[in-house]
Amino acid sequence: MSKPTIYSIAQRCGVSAATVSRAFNRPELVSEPVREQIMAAARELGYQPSSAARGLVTGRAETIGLIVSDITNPFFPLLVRAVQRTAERMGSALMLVDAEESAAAEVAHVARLRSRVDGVIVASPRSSSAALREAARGLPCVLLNRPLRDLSSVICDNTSALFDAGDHLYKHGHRSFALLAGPSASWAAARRSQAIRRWARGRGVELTELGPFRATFKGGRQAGAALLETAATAAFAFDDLTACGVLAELAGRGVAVPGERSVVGCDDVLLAKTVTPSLTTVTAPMDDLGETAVQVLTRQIEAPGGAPEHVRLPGVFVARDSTGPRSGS
Amino acid sequence: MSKPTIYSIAQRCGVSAATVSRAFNRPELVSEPVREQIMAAARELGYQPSSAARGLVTGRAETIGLIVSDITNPFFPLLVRAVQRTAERMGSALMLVDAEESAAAEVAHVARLRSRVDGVIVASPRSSSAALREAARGLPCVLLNRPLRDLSSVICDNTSALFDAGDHLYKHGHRSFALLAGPSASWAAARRSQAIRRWARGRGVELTELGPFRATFKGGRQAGAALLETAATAAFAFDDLTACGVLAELAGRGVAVPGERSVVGCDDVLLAKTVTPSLTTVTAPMDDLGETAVQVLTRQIEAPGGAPEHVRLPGVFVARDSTGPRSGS
DNA sequence: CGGGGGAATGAAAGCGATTGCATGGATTCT
DNA sequence: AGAATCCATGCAATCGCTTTCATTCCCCCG
Repeated sequence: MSKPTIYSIAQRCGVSAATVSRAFNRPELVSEPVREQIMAAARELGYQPSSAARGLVTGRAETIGLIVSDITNPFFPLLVRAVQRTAERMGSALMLVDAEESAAAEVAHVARLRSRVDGVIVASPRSSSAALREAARGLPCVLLNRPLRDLSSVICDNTSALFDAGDHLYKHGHRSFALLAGPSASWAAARRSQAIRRWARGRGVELTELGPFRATFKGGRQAGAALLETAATAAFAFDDLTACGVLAELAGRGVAVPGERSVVGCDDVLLAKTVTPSLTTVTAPMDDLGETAVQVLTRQIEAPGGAPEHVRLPGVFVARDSTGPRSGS
Repeated sequence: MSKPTIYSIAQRCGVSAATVSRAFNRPELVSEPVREQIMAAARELGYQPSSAARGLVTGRAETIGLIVSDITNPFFPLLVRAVQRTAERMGSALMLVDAEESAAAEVAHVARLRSRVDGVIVASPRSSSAALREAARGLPCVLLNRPLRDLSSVICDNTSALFDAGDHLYKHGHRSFALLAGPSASWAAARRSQAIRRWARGRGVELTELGPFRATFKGGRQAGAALLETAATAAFAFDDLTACGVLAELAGRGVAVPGERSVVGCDDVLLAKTVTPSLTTVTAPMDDLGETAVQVLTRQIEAPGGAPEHVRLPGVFVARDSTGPRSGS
C-alpha cells in the first residue's frame, strides 16, 4: 500500500479530504466525534502530512537555513544546538550547511537554500558586505556576529567583558599586556582589538600589539611564540582556540601559566573548560544568541520587507585558571 | 512582482511551461536557441525552482536527515561536515537535528523528519534496538556506529587499532594496564572494552577494569582519579574527551604524562591535537564514515526495501605525546 | 512524391495539501 | 411558525512543477 494521504483517511472515515485537513490544522472547526475518528485512522495508518504539498500551498517551507563558516570551529556546536532547539520550538526544521571557511561557498549556499527555506541565518560570515547583501536580496536573513545596516543582525559584544578581563588582570598586578590580534577580515577580531586598546589606554598600561594570527590552534602557537619575545606578563588572545595554542606553546617551552604569564581567551567554547589550565575567558551567551537569531528571523519571515533589527548581547567575563597574580617581580 | 515560476518564464519566452521545465531537467530535449533564451530569462528574473512543487510530483525531497546524539560532543563536527559535503555532492540538502543526549528525542526526531526527508542517518544512537527499528519502519535509514541486523549500518571498528595501541605501550615497557570503560549503553564502548580485554589476554598482561564512566570531561576526571588508585602505568580511555579529563586530573595532582602514566584516547577529535600533552589515540576515518553513510543511504533510497548493507571501517592508531616509556621503575 | 521516423514542443493530468465559498441541518429568536 | 444564525462539512480551485501523450514539422528514403 502506498503512503497514506488525507484522501485515504477521508475515504476510510467517510468524510471529505477538507475535513481531514481541518481536523489537523483547525481542530475547532471539526466536530469532536469526527475529529477523533480521523485522528484514530491517521494514527492507525501512520499518516504523515506531506510537507511538500503543504509547503506548496502555504508558501512556507517551515524550515530555516543555518550557514556556518566552519563547523569544526568549537564555537559553533553550541550555537547550532541553540538554533536547532529554538527552530524546533517554532515548528521549523533546520537545514545546516558548512561553508568550510570559504566566502564564495557562503553566498553560493545562500542561493542554494533559497528555494528550500523560509529564511537563513548566516553565522560569522566571511563574505564581503556587498556579496552578503546581494545574496540575501529578497530572502529573510539574519547575520550572526556581523553587523550590516540593511540586514538584521545579532551580535555578541564583548567590549565590557573585556574591560572586566583587563581589570581582573590589573588587580592581579599586571601592567604590561599583549594583544594577540585575530584575522583582519573578522569583524569580531577588529571589535575585540578595539575594546582592548581602549581599555589599555584608559588604564594607562602598556599594550603591545602582535599579529594578526589565524584563528586556529597553530595560529595560537605562533602567537605564543611571539608573546614570549615581549615583556608582557598577560595576553589577550583573539579567541579560545588561539588561547589554547598559546597555552600549548608556553607549556612546550616550559613557561608556567599562570605562574609566569597570564592568558585570557574569548568565547568560552567547550575546550576552554577542558584544557589545562582551564581558560579565563569571556563567555558568549550562545543560547541567547541562537534563540534571538531565530526569533528575529521569524519576525522577518512574517513581515517581509520589515525594517532590519539589530540585537546586541553582551559577553560575560569568567575567571578560571589561566590567569593569576603577576609573577615574582 | 511575485516570485517567478516556470510560467512567467514560459510566457516571457513564448513557449510552454513544459519546455521550460525540460530546459532545466532534460536540456537535451530542447533546441539550443530556445534553451538559451530560457536560461537567460531565468537568470534575469532570478528564477529558482520551487523544491516543494518539484518534491510533490517527484516524491523526493532531495534532502536527508542527520540525527546526532549530542552535537556538542567533539566527535561530531567533522562527521557533520563530511555528511553535508557528500550530501551536497549528491544534490541533497542536509537537515540536522541534535537529540541532546535523549534517546526518546532520537526516535521522536526520526518521526518528525519522516515527511521532509528521503532518508535519515542516525549517528551513535542511544535508543534501544527495538525503538530504532520501529522508528525507521518504511524510511530509508542508516545507523552510524551501531550495528543492527535489519537496518543498514556504517561502523568504525577500532579493534585492530587498539591492538596497535596496546603493542605500542607494550614496547614502551608497560606491563600493567587500566581500562577506563565508557557508558554501558554505548555499543562502541562495549566493543572497545572487548578489544582491549582480548589484547591484554593475548599479551598476558595485567588489566584492571574501571568504570563505567560517563563519556564527558567530568567522567574523565573521575576516571583519572580512579586510575591513580591502581598501579597501572598505562590507561585506555573510552574516548578522547574522557582522556582529556584524565589528563586534567593527573595534571591537577601533579602526575606527569607520559612521565609517570601513559594515556591513550580514541576517536581523534580536534581536541586530541590541541590538548597538552597531545593525545595518543585512534583516528576514526570521519570523512569516509560520513561519505559512506550517505552513499549507503542513497542506495537505500533508490532501492527501497533492498537488503540492508553493513560497512565496517577501521580506525588507525596514531602515537602522540600522551604515551611514552614506562616510568623509572 | 508519399509515407515513415525523429526531433521539438504543447496540452493536460496529476502530486497532496489548504482554503474560500456554498450548502444543509439544527438551533434560536421574534 | 417562519426567519435569521450558526455549525459542520463538502466542493473545487489552487500552489508550481513533472511527465505522458499527442501534435506538428521537417527530413530522408524508396
